[in-house]
Amino acid sequence: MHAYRTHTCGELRKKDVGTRARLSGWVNRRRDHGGLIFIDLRDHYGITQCVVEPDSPAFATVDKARSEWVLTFTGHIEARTEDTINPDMPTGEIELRIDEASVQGTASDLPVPVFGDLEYPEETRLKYRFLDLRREKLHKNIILRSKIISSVRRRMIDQGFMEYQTPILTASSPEGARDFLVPSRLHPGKFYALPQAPQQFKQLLMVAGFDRYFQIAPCFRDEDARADRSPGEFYQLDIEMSFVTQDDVFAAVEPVLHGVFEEFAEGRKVSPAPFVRIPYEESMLKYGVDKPDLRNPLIIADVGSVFDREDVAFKAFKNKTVRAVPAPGAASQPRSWYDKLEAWAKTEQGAAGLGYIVFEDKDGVLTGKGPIAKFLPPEAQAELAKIVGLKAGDAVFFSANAKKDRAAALAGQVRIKLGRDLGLIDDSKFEFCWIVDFPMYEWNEDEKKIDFSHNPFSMPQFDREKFLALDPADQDTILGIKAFQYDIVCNGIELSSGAIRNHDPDVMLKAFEIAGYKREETEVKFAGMLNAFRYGAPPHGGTAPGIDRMVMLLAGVDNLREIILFPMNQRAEDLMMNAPSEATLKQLRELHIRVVKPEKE
RNA sequence: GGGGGCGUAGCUCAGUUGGUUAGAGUGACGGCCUGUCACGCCGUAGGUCGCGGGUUCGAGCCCCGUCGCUCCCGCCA
Repeated sequence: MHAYRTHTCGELRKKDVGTRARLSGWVNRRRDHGGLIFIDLRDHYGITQCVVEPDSPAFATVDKARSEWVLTFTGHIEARTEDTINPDMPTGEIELRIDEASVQGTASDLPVPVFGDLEYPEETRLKYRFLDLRREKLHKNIILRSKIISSVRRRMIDQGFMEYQTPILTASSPEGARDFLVPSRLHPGKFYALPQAPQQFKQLLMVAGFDRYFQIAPCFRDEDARADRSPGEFYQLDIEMSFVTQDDVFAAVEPVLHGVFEEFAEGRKVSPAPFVRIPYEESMLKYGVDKPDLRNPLIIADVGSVFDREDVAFKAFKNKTVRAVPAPGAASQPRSWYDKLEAWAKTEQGAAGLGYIVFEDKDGVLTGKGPIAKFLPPEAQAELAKIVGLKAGDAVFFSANAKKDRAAALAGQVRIKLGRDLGLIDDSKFEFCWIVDFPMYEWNEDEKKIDFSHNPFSMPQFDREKFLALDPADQDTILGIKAFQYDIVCNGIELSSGAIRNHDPDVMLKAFEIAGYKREETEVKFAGMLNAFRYGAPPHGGTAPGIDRMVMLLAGVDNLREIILFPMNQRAEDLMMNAPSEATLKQLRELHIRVVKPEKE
């Protein structure tokens, strides 16, 4: 007989009755009836009830066992009597009658109990992560993560992609997030950087002729955390393809994402491929964000024209961008509901206010009520109702601002809040869409200059010769240029960002020049890539869906720590391993590093 | 860097207008219990009320500061 087990704790069934079996696992739960002791023994695969009576030679050992001790039990599998069968357990028809027991490991009092699903403080859970990981929910989430990643790999390989590894110790990337730096021992004063993404490497792979690349790639960015953004490190399904148009990339990625989501949806609906494509500008108008949650049925409308009518005298909205968010059925809400929303808009969104009109049926005529309704004569109210699509019993909220972007953004936040507060979001669905035609550049108000709005490596949607001839002073034209740049969004979460890349060195130099980088500067910063593009570069493009966010969506959790094995806390500390920690003097000396701590005030 | 929320037993939480010895449930430990599966019953231990200062005859409660956790903004090509 094997030293530790003949079966796992999840596999014994009625057909095994009479078998002599050996099980090893943790004490999930102990029930002591004086003479009779039940132990639920748990391993990765399941739980099996084991029972011992005082006449067994194993009784003394079992009697002293406590929660989470690791034990090995040997005995015969017996059928449970009709009235003691537990239909809630896969192994509930049988039990193991213990006649040999040995202790493989004892356990101290538990700071986090494994049995049960009581909430525990995040700090304790992180410090004792190995205990937390034994708990049913987290254990299940991590298994789900593994299965999702396997499925992704299989689907990518089936589509002719190959997985390649790219360096972890590499060069600092000149754009984007803050880098993690690694000091070089051999080169005093010089540093490697951890990759923010394998962006340049995957493009170089295309230049090297590998055609269809993917990698479950670790990415490192030294930026502050959020609930859906790990501090420091995360994983992307990094993808790049040669000789492709935007549509080819979509056609390659859609079946993978759709397939994976269908596979793990467990009854939830997944929007069919091809996914809806929404131009950036349309998304900003209708949803007020570039990552719309399409489960939310509300559509924002531009109603500036209504407030600019000569018969409308509401000065606060004149000559401004005014966006309207419908609130179907909200007429029945009490005044306090509207007051609360306005307070939310002012405090949390920094809005000047949040105007609204409630529409009711008055003798067959749709009539507006509320603080600003009186500024709109019946004709203007009718026009408003028509544009927004309002009926009696609905309300409408207004977001007005001299700056178009600000008006759109507040409307977007109002739309999200109304969708939630009015219970309009069906959480049994996964709604995918592509956001396309992102602007290539944007105006940086602080520095009064033109910036890349997203990925500086994207190909502009502009005639090559005309692009090369652009005068940086021609701001209107430049700010109107779109890029072959696209995002995948699911349920209001940005899953990935991608682009058809700029593989033309002249266009690239020009693109950076427009964003304020001198040609010589670009030549130095992107020497590797520019140089490669001068030796025959294929047109190429790709994208990089976030693995962690995919798993979050499929696991139905709203925090990354529920789907990552050993996460750091919000301050980027690993409480279990004590990272970061100080280096020894010897280590620092070898690295030619001297620590200068910030002065405390 | 900024803003919000939270901080009372290992854990989840209660604690009245500032007033006697700070409670409950759960977990731990001990006892009883031969069919439980959130077993049951009885008992015991367990507290710097995050920390420091202040107001007061008296502070878990009020004030100031500070620390920790968390969520958000900035940031994340």
